Amino acid sequence: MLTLQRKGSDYHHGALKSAAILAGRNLVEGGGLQALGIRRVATQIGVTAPALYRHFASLEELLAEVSCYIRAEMGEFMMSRRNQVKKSRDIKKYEIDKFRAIGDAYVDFADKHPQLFEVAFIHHQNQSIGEYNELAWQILNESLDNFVALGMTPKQKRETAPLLAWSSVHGLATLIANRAIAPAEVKFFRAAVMDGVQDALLKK
Amino acid sequence: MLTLQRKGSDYHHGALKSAAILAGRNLVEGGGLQALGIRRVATQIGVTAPALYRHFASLEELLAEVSCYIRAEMGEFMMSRRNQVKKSRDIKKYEIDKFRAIGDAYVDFADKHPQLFEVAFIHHQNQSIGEYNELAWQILNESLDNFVALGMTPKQKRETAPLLAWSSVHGLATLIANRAIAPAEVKFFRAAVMDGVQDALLKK
DNA sequence: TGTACATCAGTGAACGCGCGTTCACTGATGTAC
DNA sequence: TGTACATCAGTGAACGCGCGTTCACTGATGTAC
Repeated sequence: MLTLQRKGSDYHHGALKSAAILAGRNLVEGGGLQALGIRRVATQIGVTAPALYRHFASLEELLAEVSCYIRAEMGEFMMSRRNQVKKSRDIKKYEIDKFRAIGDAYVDFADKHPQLFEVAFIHHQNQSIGEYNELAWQILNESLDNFVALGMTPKQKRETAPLLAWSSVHGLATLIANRAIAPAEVKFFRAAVMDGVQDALLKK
Repeated sequence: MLTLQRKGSDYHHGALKSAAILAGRNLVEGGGLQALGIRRVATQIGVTAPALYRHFASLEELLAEVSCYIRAEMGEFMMSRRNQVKKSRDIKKYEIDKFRAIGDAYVDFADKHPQLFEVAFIHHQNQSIGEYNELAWQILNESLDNFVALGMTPKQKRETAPLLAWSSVHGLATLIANRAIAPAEVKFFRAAVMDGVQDALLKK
């Protein structure tokens, strides 16, 4: 692989910070939380370690930024998947398809990038998911608003619905990311959970 | 705190291995995965580090044993909680109470020992949950068998039911362990998920 | 029951490693005149 | 437009640390006669 070796000076007043966060993300993708380090990131972007201290107070702060970056990436992935759903004449079907697309994207992300998924959810410091994973939370709630508006989900479920949905899909995604499901069973497992959630939200 | 400082020789042909696993568990409880180490465990049980290599090939192997120990602990906690449920004249109510006790125990464990919970679920190496977390899986399935036997859960749901239940409760537990839910909302969140799961299993 | 001996679970010293972080510095950048 | 200068983002060397693991060893344990 060809690596473009930039001189450190290239970063003068440049994009070192965002380059560092991206490099951190890539290290995590390859080797998990363990692989993230000040020195490793510095090496990766062709800079000496102390240079990073101009932009991050500590390793912990770098980690927080990397984690945040991954959450944004995940949210955008979910949005893009939802936006690819084909419109249907049946508007209820369309809403369900979009809801499923969101959930599937969440699980796919965890499956394809288990290490990113893991790091995305550390260090909440007691922020609720809504604040912490803003984009994904918002996308889910748009779906649920539409369900209620179309009379597909009873109003009295509106408050609990996102909690059940999030827990179920998050649990599924976590188990898949941890390889806690034998490969042959994954498909069935996913269908069981997604169908179950959908039923629970729509019924009665 | 009074620490009983044993001489290393006390362990000759003794219980060093189980003492090490227990010490490992306690280190994890206090400081998470990071806190687990050959040297730290050795110090904790009053032995030099190389002594541990008589019992574990590597740090990784120690971790695997600690993780397994925690899973057993968790399963036993669930069982004991279930067994404390008061018998009711209404046998269906009794079964539901036991099912809730299991789920609540799972979540309580994650809430009270977030670091243990985290370590319990690493390194699956593609074993399915059933094999990996044998005891807990078995307990859940006993409940579901009873539901079906009493006609509370339709037979055709028997296969998917544990998957949905496990995902939902595992997701809830994970979020709580990660402090991803604001403290004030935890109670409502838990009720929403547990009620939702119960409904999903029993309905229709 | 007492002694000689084999076993092997421990010790203590040492290894090389990579880490986060600090410090005084240098030299590129952007600005004021 | 050209020069002098302040700023500050980088460098390079060094720090102390704790880690997993190895090695030759020692001395307690349990066994055979």
